Order: sequence, then C-alpha cells, then structure tokens
Amino acid sequence: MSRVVMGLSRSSSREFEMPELPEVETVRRTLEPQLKGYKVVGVSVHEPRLRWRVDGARLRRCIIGQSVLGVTRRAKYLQIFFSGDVCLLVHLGMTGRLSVLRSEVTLEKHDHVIFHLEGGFELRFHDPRRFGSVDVCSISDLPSHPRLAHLGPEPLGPDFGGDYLYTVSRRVRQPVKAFVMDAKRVVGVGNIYACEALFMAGVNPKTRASRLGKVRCERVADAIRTVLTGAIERGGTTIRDFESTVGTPGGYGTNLLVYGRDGGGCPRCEGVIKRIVQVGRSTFYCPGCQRA
DNA sequence: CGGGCGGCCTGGAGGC
DNA sequence: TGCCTCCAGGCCGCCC
Repeated sequence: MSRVVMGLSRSSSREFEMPELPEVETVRRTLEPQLKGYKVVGVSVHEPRLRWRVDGARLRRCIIGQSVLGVTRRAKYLQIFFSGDVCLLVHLGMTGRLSVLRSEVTLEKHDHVIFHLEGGFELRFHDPRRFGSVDVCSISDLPSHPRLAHLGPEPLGPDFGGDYLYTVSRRVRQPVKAFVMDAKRVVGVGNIYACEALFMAGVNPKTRASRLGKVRCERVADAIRTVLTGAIERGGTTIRDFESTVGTPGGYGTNLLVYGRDGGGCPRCEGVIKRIVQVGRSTFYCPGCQRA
C-alpha cells in the first residue's frame, strides 16, 4: 500500500483545500478501501485538545481489537464503523487530514491521534488548527449523538429540494446565505459553496429566506446540488491556486465563479464581484446578476 | 427562541 | 529580517 494522504493538501502554499462536504466525501471514498478489514491494535493521543477533548482511555477501551467494517459520511462527519458496535466519529474542521501510511513514516507536527493498525499501518489524524474532532460511540447511539441529532437533511439526499427549502424557510428572517449554511436546515453547505450556489441561482445573499418563492427555492436547491455534485466529481477540489486566478473569470485551475474574486469581473454580466461580511464571514456575489 | 456573534486555533500574508 | 496584526472558517455556546 502506498502512502496516501487525504484532506488538507499541503503540496504548496498556494494550493489548499478546505474540507467542505465534497472533500469529506472524497476522503471517505479513498479511506474506505484502505481501512476495510483492518484491526486496530493501539491508539496514541499526542494532543487531546481538539474541538472537544479526546478521551484517549475511552478510545482505547472501545476500539482496540475491533476491525473496520466501512466508512460512511453524515454532513461533514466521517463515520468509521467497527465490529463490536463501535463507531469512530471524525470531523476534519478547517485543516484536518486523515492519512493511512506505514508506521515507519516519521510523524509530523500536528499528528494528534494515531490509530495503530495490524500489518504495520497507521491511521493518523493531523490538524494544525485543531478545529476538528475525534470521538467514539456505539453505532446504535449514532442517531442520538449530540453532534448529529439536530442535523438537517443531506443536500444530495432524497429529503432535500426546492419544496423542502420553501417549506422550512417560510418564517425565517435570516439572509438566505446564513440560511443555507445553517446545518439545522441542510448540512454540508459551507461558506464557499454557499457563495457559489447563490451566484449560480442568481439570488442575492442578503435576501431574507422567507421572501424566496417556490421558483427561487427550487433554483437555490438545484444550485446547491449542482455545485456539490460537481466538486465531488472533480475529487473534492474546492480551491486550487485560486489566488493566482483572481480577476480571471473562468480561469484555469478553479471552478469557483465568485468566491475570492472580489474586484474581478463577473463571469456572467458586466458587473464586478463584491465582497461583504455576513455573520462574520466573507460573502462574494455579483450585485449585477444577484439583484436584491 | 431565533439568530447574531464571540471564541476556539495556527499559519500565511502584509505592513513597518 | 523579524515582529506584530489581521484574516481564514465550522461549529458550539452564550446572550439579547
């Protein structure tokens, strides 16, 4: 098995990927065949202070001796299923990375949690900013897990669509940008894809969710699915060297139409992409084709 | 109780 | 060159 690293790419300072839903799905698809069937023989916690404190003793007690059955995803959480009704719940946060590699490979700074596998391999959780999390629970308790219980539908699943968005937005005063990023309504839509989807749908990010009619709800839902599906098909590439293509609409190396392109030309009209701050986060949109 | 916002955290960028 | 400040953002929890 060759060295495989998934998650945050560090191959160059100008190339990076933030783990939004497509990245997490790509990690899942890569990880599953690498891990399936492998038994955990040890767990090392080098830094327990992640988003929530890692309980090393509990991790060891639950997971040692168990074998990986499969890897699934719920929202941006990876669920690694083990024998013995055990599930490892991993969130990559902003900068998290999961690697499967041979145990002789030198540890890196920020390799916080190591799962030693039989056969001389290790699953390593690496996360410089420590916004990620590693938790263990029983598979049967997953639906009621405090991190998962309140989550809305999967954007690519059967419960999400224009009708759903219309129904749940009727009395929501939030701007639509905040609304689609709210995991209670729909999961997996981060800042980047929210900007991209609203641009694609031609909807102004400041519009109150309750003011969207059925048609625009349908357009927003379709755009979210299109943007996420496209990114998964490209292997979870969110941002690749986008800084070098700022102001170069439709430029090489990125599929982002508005994100990070403030001051640049709109790919669709003669307008200029604008950056505003909503709920403390950057929003990029075209005032020309995303009319209020 | 909906929703705005602070805080967590590091590294890279930009200013001086 | 080094130091200092700002910024990035998912998500929880506090608070109005």
